[in-house]
Amino acid sequence: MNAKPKILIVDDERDICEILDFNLSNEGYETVCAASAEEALKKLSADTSLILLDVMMGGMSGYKLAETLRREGKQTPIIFLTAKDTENDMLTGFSVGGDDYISKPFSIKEVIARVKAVLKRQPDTEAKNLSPLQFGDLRIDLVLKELNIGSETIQLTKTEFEILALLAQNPQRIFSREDIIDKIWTETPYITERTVDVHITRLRKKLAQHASLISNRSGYGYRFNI
Amino acid sequence: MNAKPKILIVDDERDICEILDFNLSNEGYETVCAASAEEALKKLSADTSLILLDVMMGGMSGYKLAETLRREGKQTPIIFLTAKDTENDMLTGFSVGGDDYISKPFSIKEVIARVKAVLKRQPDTEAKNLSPLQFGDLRIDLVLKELNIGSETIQLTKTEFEILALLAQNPQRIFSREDIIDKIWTETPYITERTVDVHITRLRKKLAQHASLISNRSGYGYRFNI
DNA sequence: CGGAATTGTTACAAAACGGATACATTTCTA
DNA sequence: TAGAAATGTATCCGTTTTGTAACAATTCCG
Repeated sequence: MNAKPKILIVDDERDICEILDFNLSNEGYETVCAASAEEALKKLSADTSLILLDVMMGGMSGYKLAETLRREGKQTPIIFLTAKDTENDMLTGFSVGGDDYISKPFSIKEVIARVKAVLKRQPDTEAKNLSPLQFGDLRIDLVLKELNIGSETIQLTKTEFEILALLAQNPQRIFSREDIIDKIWTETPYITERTVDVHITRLRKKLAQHASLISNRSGYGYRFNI
Repeated sequence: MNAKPKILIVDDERDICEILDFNLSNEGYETVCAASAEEALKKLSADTSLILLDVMMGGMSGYKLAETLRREGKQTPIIFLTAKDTENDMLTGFSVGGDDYISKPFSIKEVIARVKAVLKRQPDTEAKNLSPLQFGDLRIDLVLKELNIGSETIQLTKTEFEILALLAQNPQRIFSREDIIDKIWTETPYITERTVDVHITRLRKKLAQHASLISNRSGYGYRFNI
């Protein structure tokens, strides 16, 4: 249950990655390395506890990656790494929102200290909004990823469940296909909008008598009606 | 639920946009970026709570944009960003109705603090954007995209709803057909002005007993009367 | 008042939209 | 590894929405 915190190290300088990897592993953390923001996106998982993120990288910058993650609602803490000479006034006030900021060259001791500090102030993200959603005899369990109608358990695929969860957690609110794609296909952004329709169709079929819970506003998108 | 104030960031330096975008998103604001005054005009919407506006830009300057907006009656608060730090500039900024003024280079903390301050002294904005517009027994929910008369939900098409929303958010103000086309048909450049008339007719029909809320000033355009 | 300009209304064809299905591809699983 | 499940796209098809033209009604303004 209480496994080692997983730290994702993102830096395009392989030496830096290796040094951090070695030292943090040595401290008892589980580590994953990525040489680019793109790779980091792929390697980031739900159980990642912290990201050590180089700001200056070829391809997508560290900021851009961080922005992408926050946009997707990912709250994983981030410690930014930046070369001292590129740091400027505009960046100094950055440490907002629980994140941190370390200038290169840094000492390993410093990094470890900051990592510990960030992880310590990270509250349990569990058990917040995890009670099942209930709409009549329809129950959506966000923890078990299970949909029940009455006493029957409906078998939903991952995509179907996530779309349903997204809509049902915000009843009445209209989600455009783009909204849905952004939220569900976080790692595979190039998805045709009509694909959403297909999943909605499949979802409705499985929702059977409750199919009308998911309705469409022409030109706007889909929504979940209480 | 989605109480995020929307901030429009206007700067032709991509780095600045990116940094502001990221940090303000991180603070929980919804952000929209524009690389020019012209783009900003397009991206400005009724639910924009605040504009961060660079003064020095290619094309239309920030001041010019601000003037344009104020002349149109837009009261959206503006924080000017400028590299120049002279009293003259500061005066100009305020004279066109800007709410605050930040000199580059600025710290992110400072920007966030000013943004919060401006939004705080603008308590209406949040409620106005989120809570439905109410006129007697007529209710326009801009989030749910729903029109209610009494307890009845009126089915409006997207175009009808957007026209109604535009007019109702600015009661008494007259919108020319061109104004309306510019705001509603942002993607489709060439639309006959008479098309607006037809949508107004359809809207009035659905508004039924409230049809007279939308009136016409011959030669000028349409408006929403409280 | 009377002609001209402007606006309101209706009808209709074109376009857009959404639901469903078929199918190829990828992923999972036994 | 073979079969099953899941996924993404293309496409068909009925429905809704949209844009325009034509004509009626109203307003403007001398």
